[in-house]
Amino acid sequence: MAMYEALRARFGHQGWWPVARDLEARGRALEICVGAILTQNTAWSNVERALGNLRAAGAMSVGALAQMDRGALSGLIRPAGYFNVKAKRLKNFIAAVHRDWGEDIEAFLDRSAGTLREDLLSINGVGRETADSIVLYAAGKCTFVVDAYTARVCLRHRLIGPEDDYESIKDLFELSLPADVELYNDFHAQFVAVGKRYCRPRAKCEDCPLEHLPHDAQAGMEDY
DNA sequence: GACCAGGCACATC
DNA sequence: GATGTGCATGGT
Repeated sequence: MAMYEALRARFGHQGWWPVARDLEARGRALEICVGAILTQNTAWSNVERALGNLRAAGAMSVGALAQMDRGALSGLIRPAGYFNVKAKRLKNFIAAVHRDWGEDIEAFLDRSAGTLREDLLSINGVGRETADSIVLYAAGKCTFVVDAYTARVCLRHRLIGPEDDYESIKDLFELSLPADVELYNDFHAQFVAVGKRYCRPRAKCEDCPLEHLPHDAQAGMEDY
């Protein structure tokens, strides 16, 4: 918690995707799922262009996406990069939802975090980070999202070692934090904020808000 | 022009 | 099981 508070004090509340129980998010659950897939290894500004194209084309619904052919879809999401693979991944995701839940994305999401996560991970193109992002940000269920920033910041500050994998980093946080959706939501956003500003690949951290933690500017210079 | 961005699946050893 | 590779646009 001390780590979170240090980050929060520096960056303030980040206001990422609202948790699903908030009213505003109800109509945006699908958009959050689509965004989670489109943002794979991609800057968010590019994802926003693609989301804008989908909205403008009236394609931001399970039915429309299920019906659209893959070529048309990849054209719309072109700005997000990897558009051919992401079109396949989106179609896989939509097909999995549509097959069992029809248009009802809320029903698809409204299951236990564990069940939903397993279901998501069985979809080709949805890996652990994407699944966790959907569980946390679209479904509003408690699961800690680990991304490249999280791993890099933790490695630099010796909270993990180079041998730690996704699940062990996730466990580190889930075992030491209260299970709170809003906390997990903002903590992940804080990692992105500090990672972008102070912890870039092959660059030394300076004036880092985590100075109270051990810090090795060289750690992870190659791997993260 | 090089590097980076909120990964993932698949081939190969 | 570990390691390497393809996928691609747009900002700095």
